[in-house]
Amino acid sequence: MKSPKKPTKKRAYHHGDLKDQLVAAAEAIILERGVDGFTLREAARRAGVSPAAPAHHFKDAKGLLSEVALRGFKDFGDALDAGDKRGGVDPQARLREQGMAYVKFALANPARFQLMFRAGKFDYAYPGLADAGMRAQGILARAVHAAYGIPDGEPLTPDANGFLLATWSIVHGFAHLALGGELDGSAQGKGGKRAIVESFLPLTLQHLPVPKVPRKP
Amino acid sequence: MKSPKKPTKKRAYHHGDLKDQLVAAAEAIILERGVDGFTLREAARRAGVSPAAPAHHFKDAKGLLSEVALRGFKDFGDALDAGDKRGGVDPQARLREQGMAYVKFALANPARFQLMFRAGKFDYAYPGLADAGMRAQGILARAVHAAYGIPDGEPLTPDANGFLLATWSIVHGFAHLALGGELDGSAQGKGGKRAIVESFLPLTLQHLPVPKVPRKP
DNA sequence: GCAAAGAACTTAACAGCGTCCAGATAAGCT
DNA sequence: AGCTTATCTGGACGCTGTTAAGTTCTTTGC
Repeated sequence: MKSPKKPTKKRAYHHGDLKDQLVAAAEAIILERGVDGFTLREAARRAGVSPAAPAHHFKDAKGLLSEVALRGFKDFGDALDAGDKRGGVDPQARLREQGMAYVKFALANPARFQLMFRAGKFDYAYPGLADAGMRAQGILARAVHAAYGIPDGEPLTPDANGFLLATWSIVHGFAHLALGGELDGSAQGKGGKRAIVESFLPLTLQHLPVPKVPRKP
Repeated sequence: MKSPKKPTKKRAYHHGDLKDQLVAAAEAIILERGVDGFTLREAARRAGVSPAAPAHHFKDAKGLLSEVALRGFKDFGDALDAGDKRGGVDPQARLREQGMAYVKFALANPARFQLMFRAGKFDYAYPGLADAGMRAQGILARAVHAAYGIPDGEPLTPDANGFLLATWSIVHGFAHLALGGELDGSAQGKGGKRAIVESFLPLTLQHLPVPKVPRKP
């Protein structure tokens, strides 16, 4: 559907690779001015093109942001996967490492993360986006399945579902509070932003929920 | 066109109570179109005044939203307080009830809640806002102090602080995920929105962290 | 009792935004 | 070569927040 002609010299069009440059510009703008500070015209300006040029690569402003979110979700999934593997065979360790990876990704990629969880700023129907989002969610779900000794295909028990939600909520909430600056007050005088991830985060994850059911129901 | 208003004791100026009507309009708009869908002009339009009229009551658009957030934080604090009292003398029960109140408020007041935790949409320096925000935070902190047997004035131990953050994160994260529609997938076929608060929430709060220190030495 | 003061509001304007449209330009295809 | 198609420009439209200057009405001072 794109250009299956000659991938050898793909850049030599008119401008080069405007699409990628627009994505890069968008991420930079969000980083500097926040998600709400993003404007399509500014992205075009930074790429050196007219305000109408992006329309040839993205349906509209939401389209560009959708592409940014998509790439974010892919990397996010990779980070969670890496954390999961780091946890080895112990479900508890897998969950802990995933939690660390979850929050660390959020703090290391504030622009993307804030966009990714801002429904309305992008189209969930953008090609590939729903898949990437569900993949990330599935990584956590699989670890919960393992923790409760439930085969991957089967549905979770109510309690296991509550456990999943609690775990998800705690890491998501922590990331959200940290990015929102809600924790800055407590972190003041204790090392600031660094203290949040190095001190507060481990201390918080120590209180991650524990599965209420041994491996055998 | 001139609607008969009830000025009661206050003077019925030109329009009446434009300030309150602007606040009401703002809340309605946020409810209908989301926080990002709010525009100052639309609020003025609904109040039946020109786009420049709000400037006489609020410094700018952020000023109006600050007033909305302020009223939200006040009610939020009241809700948390009520939950705390509902918990009686048992710190665990107090925390559980506060958690329920926290999420229920968010789901019952989605417009306000989403605004309240959207730094950048309002001025934190708006008169009374910081106080109202800290009051709400303090309610949770006091229950944690009680759970760990630490006098109210003294600082929390590192573990107690982690416990506070974990508790806050879990309810905040749940509210955020629920409002973002992130839970709709799982809730489908199980009762939708109602299932979230009636089924998922209690199940999740069952996994609230437990203080790692016995209350009395 | 009446004019001065000032609060509440309007009208008009400005710059910036997203998006649509008609044209220009350059690259690839036959 | 000619033709087609992708890419980008320039201008326009209606929307936004905010400011400046002018108008209408309420309150206050004398």
